[in-house]
Amino acid sequence: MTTRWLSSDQQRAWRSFLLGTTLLMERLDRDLRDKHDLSLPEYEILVRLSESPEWALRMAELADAVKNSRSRITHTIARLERTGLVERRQCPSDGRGVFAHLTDAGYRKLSDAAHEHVESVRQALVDVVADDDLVAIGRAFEAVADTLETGTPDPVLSAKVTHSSAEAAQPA
Amino acid sequence: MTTRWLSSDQQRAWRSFLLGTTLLMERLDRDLRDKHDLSLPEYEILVRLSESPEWALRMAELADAVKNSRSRITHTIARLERTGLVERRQCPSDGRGVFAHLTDAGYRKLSDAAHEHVESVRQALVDVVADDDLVAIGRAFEAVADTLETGTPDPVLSAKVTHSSAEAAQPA
DNA sequence: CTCAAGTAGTTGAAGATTCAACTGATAGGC
DNA sequence: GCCTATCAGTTGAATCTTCAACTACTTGAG
Repeated sequence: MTTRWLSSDQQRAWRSFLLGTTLLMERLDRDLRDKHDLSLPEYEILVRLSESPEWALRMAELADAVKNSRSRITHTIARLERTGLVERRQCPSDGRGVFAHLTDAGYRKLSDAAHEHVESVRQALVDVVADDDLVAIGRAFEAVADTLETGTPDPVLSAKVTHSSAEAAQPA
Repeated sequence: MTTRWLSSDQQRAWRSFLLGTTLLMERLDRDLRDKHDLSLPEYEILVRLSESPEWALRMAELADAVKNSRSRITHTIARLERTGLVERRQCPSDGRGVFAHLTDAGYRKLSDAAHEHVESVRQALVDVVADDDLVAIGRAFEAVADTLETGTPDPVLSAKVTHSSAEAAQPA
């Protein structure tokens, strides 16, 4: 089949998205690093742990939750353990299992960081974008996530007529 | 001032966005690596070069275009040079300057990769999302990029009434 | 002209991520 | 019970990114 390039509108939207998210993520990461000595990925790990019963999650569950490889989680948790924000605990029921457990210091660090982080998210995204557009973003990326996680688009969400599409357009 | 947490709708949208983009970028990167031995950042560099007059760009311009640090561009171009996709050329008018120049092999590699890459972008995003939502995404991240690049939101784009906002909500 | 300040790019070490190989434990099948 | 396949997590090397110097060149003030 011949390649269906993007229409120039689609192309523009895609490029804006790429640029915007790049800058957005970089900003959030930098703010966290500068003010709290946390990377964005580390922050996300602390969030997941703080939301879990007992402040603990099995390594693999944590890896899944933040979409990291298991190896990466092992390395990152090792770092967070060194700085005292997280503790490793043997799983009693499964000899192979390990829990990552948020410490009090970790919870305090997260609580501190959360204020400024949310403020960053607002300043860079939420307060800059129309309410409807934020809703659209939520809806759209929910569909994207469903598609990529299940292999097929969620049939309920994808009630979209795929009547595409223009020719024209460059390769990127 | 007391922290303005996100409303639960905003929170849900934000989390969907985080998850969706994480999976999306990972997928695009993986597809390029598996099929063309290119990372997404490398692909983006080749795209910029291919769109430039003479297929060449000064190192700093290139760094700006793809939002990489200068150091990172130096390293990445060194790698791309080793694989023969890019050449370095001294700038005649400025003794400090260096051009990164796309080679024929680089152009061929890019042309090959572009087909499947666009297909990936379609399958994972464009074809999965309502047309209006893609438009909203484009508009929204243009505003985000403007805000982050200039320090202030573009006054034209931000014709938004900032009448926020609910209480409630968790820290992330 | 000369010098100080700034710009373009590079360098190498430190830190983070990926990858493939590995250890140790569990779960079935028989 | 035992043996194999699988699962959970770790390890260390290779790769990529960041960070803080550093070199070399250009610019502009005087």
